[in-house]
Amino acid sequence: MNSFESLIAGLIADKAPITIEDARQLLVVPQDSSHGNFSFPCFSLAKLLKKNPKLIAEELADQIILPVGLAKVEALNGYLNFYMDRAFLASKVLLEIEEKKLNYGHAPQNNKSVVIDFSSPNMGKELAFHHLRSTMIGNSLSKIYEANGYKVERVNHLGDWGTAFGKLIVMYLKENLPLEDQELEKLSVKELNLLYASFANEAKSNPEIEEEARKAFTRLEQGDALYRKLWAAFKEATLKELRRLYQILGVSFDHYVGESFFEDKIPAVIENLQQKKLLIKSQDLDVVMLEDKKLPPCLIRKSDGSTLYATRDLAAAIYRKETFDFEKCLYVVDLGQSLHFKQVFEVLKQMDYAWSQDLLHIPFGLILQQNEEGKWEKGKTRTGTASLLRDVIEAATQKILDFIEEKNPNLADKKTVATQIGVSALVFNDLKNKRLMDVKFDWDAALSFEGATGPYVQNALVRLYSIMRKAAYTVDKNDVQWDQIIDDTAYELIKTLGRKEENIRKACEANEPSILAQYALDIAEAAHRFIHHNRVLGSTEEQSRLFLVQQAQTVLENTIELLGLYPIQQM
RNA sequence: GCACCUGUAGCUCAGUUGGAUAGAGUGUCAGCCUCCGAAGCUGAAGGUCAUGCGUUCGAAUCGCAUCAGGUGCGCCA
Repeated sequence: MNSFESLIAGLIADKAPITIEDARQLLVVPQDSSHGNFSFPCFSLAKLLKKNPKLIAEELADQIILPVGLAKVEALNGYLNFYMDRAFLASKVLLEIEEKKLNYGHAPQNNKSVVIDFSSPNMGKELAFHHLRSTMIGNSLSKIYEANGYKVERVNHLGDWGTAFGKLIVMYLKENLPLEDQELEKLSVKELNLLYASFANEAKSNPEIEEEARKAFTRLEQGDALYRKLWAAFKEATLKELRRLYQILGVSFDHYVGESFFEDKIPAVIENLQQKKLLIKSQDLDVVMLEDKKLPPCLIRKSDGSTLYATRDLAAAIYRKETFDFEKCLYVVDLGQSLHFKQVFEVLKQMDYAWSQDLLHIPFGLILQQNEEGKWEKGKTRTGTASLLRDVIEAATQKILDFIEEKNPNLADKKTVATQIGVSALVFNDLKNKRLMDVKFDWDAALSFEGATGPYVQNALVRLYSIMRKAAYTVDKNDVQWDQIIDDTAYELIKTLGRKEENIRKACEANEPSILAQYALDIAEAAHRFIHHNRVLGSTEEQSRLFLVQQAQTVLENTIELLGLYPIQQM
């Protein structure tokens, strides 16, 4: 498709006073497909030639000689519309898919690495529903970057350090819970969640406990043996449940590097800051002033000498650059933390790290749920209105299972399939809109099989698979008659398949999985339409149509995979 | 108060680098299974693109201002 834009730009440049580059810039793909595949607006030429754009378009249409692949050029309302030869396009697109298979539309390896920091939950807490966003946006971006030729380092930057652990330790000891290794191994994240709740409760009547927690963390930082043992047990209990959930979601990481890992790398960072005269005492705190950038100061060290979130992020960024020599480092973290990242990136810049400009915060909006008055609001962990991720997944699975029992009770391995559909529905609901938009979560809409949903996309793939299963053979490309797949629905499907490369590239450039999610919907819709309007098996055009079904299946399957949904074959 | 995000059909959202008559889904209404999965397809109705001014041959898109909703701002992460 790209080569055709250049070709057409060349045709125009040949007959009009405009460079190929400029002509290519002006060339658009019309929204209305009845206006052709490519359209050239003649208005800027009109200004240059001081001539009516309608007239220019008409003259150009007369003069241009069409090369192979183009069927028609037409002047309309000052636009020059180019129509491709349908059979030509069909052969060009489908043969390339047949050759490249699932890698169709991918870019070659580029020997550049990208670090993607995503999911990164806090230890000691259960995953809430909203953690799905970072996890699945990051997961999809990882796959998208790989498809664009990058080496991706998936990093789970666990929140395993900080005052929160002081709170847990204080509460654990206060409640006289067992300290033997055997007992600690049995700890579950559920119990830790309860400790947080009792801490918050206690803090209401006894605010000094907050100070105790801070002291406990300082003691942990200083290496107290008992505190370290408890900390390790808390972390392990959380990781156990975390791994279980990632397994269900189909997510994996290359590195689990918690904040605690950077503990011994922090003194060097602080020394560095001092050397560069960036560290300043302010109200007993060590900070870096950023007022010239109109940012509040970045807090580096608390009054008791212990470290903060930003300090550890500085150390982590430096470590990642040294270890991975990344081209880019993405932080898939909610929008609410954009100030924090601005500060951290700016401090690194002031430390003279030129690569600080390669650090990118990839923000996303909140998950909102509707309250009794119908107002959209954020679930709050503290008040317990936030749903736990495991509960949401379980409820989704059950709902899908009920549906399968009703519609397709003989399906094999129903429970597994229901989980895969349920998870995919939740994930698709998270990815289908632009990252920055808040997700207004509606159970019925998300799990519906109709409309812009995961199941709708999966169902299109299932139908394609079903036809191929029944055909029970693979079409040889030499048996395809291209002019048998040029009706409107086939042509729309082929054009859609041909846009895969462009969509993968755009999704990568914008760090925006929703571009690919919308594309998956386009393919699914075109596929549903095609197989509804064209009988495949038993028709005189069977081989040609089946070849299209094969290639559509390949493209849809890979697109689904890049989003992190399950490409199921039966449902 | 300051900073950031959002505002497009009743609801949830797309809208490419500024291009032609602003598009989907959902809901409402009306149709299509002797036929590869109806978990699907086809049609109708539904719009002051928050508002105003500006730039341009041309603005939902770019600039400025205003309004509305949301989020964040020193010892949490």
